[in-house]
Amino acid sequence: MDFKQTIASALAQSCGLAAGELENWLETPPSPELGDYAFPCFKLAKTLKKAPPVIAAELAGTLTLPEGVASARAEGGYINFTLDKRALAKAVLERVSAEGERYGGSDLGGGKNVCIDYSSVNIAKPFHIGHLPTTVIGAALYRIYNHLGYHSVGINHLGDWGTQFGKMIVAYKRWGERETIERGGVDELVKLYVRYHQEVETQPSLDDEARAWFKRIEDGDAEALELFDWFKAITLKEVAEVYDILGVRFDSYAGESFYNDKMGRVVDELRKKNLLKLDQGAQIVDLSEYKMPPCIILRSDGATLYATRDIAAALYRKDTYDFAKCLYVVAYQQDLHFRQWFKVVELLGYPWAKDLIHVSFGMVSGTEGSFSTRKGNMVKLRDVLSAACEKTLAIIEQKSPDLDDKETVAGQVGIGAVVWSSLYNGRIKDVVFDWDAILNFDGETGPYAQYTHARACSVLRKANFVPSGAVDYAVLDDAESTAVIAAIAAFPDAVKEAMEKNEPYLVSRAVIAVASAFNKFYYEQRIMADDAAVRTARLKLTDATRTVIHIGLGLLGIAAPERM
RNA sequence: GUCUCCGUAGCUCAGUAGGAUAGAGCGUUCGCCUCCUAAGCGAAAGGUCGCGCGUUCGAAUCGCGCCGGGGACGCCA
Repeated sequence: MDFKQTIASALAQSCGLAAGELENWLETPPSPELGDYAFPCFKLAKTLKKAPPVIAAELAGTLTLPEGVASARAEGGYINFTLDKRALAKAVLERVSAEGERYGGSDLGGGKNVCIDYSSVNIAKPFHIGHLPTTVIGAALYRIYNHLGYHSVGINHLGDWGTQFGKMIVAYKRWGERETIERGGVDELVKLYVRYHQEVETQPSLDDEARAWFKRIEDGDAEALELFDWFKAITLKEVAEVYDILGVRFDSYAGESFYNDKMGRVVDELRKKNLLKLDQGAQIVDLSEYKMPPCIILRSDGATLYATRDIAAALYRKDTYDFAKCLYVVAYQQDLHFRQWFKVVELLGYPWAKDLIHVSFGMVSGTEGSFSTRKGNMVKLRDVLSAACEKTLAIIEQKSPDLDDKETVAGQVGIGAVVWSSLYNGRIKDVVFDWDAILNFDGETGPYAQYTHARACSVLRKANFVPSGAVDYAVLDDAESTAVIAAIAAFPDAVKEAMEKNEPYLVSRAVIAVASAFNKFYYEQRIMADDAAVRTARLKLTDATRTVIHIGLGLLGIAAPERM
């Protein structure tokens, strides 16, 4: 039952405005004592030519209260609606029971595809802490869209093209050993890359060699391709291990090299539509009309660029997936780049240009400034994850020495903490990497949510709870129970808003709201009460809490252990 | 220089397409485990919402201008 809707239609009957509009005006009062919903009458003051408090009083007087609404009181310029606690508890908890793991979801998406371009690792480069946001934000959106009835298509747009692979081959042939690399993996490739950049200082001719080798890759030369594919395989193997730990999956690994033969179309279409312009030897699309620098499509030597490739990829994805939206989870540094080529797609006449969305996020830096592969000061994601697991294991040894399978739980909680760190604030915030912050398990953190979940599970286990039978919802009328119910009731809207804004943190905050309310409830009210009716109802509430936290953490990509 | 994002408590951040006395967490100080997991709960202290003008019945939220910071600005991705 949607109380907001029923209140809106009751209001509509009294004042003659459209219920849909009124529903948007309804808000949540700042404190629960005021009520569950508030209708501000200020907006009506002008048309009705009366003071807001007068309007509120009149409306409240003439209103016929819908079922489930206990009272409508005029206070200040507001009408405050208080729901019948029993009706609310029943509606919310029975909905959670009925929907189970689907709670907070819907068929809103109607099975339409949503492409999500995220993580997008670079071949022969380390997978470092800077890749965490795109990876976990993208993976969370992937699940959130699926929960809302879309079909997510996860795309890892590999950085597997460019002259750096020519450099890699040169470095490998001069100083590399196959066996060392097979053993040491990406770290060894990076060493070669760093060495190349040292040596090229004194031997500029290396760059010519590198260009030649890259040309051989482009031309499909067997030896060049073998090495190129080998570098790729080594990188992907390592990256796959991290994805496995994080529970992240992709439906496509079509990266930059995949589009190599698909860029002619971009140039052809641009030319056909007269959008290309020769400028300083390069082919560009002039965007001065839109207050942007030109988008370069072809270099003066005829080679394609980043933008060309992105446009080719967008065309391909539209053809292949017919997406309703195509998200690019990429740091805000590339803001202009996306605005430019989105505009070019629009100028090409494709109406779906509006469905291309840059989901930008802040950058990760170290306390000493930005990370750099060449400087070698970056923090590897694997190291962060293992440190988190180690710390968690130590805590478990101390707090729950009798726990079975400590290693597994330590992994779940440690990784949960790391993943959480990228999902609990708005995306746009910059992050200064800090070991203490990322390994914090107190307060509003992943482990806090996990702990609350485990706590709820523990009670249910001890009570041998079975989710059936009659429940007297009227006994859930204390402030703490009411607050938990309100938080659970708010969860579905949070998931939907998280999708609309592409902001997973809205789910994180909703989970915290449930967890925090439950912990207060847990402390103040004894769930295993002597009175059977009270006990049954509180267990029902505990079960709903468990379910919602489980769903929320699941959407974020965080495991919810039953004990910890 | 131009464009863009950001500026809320000591720190890190919320603040719902302007609304009722600005909220959390961390940190600090002080309380709470003979009872369901103390990775928890409670209390105290802490804010000219960067500054100014404007729009409005009402502005942290919208507009303009400053100040401070991040980022980007043709042949890298």
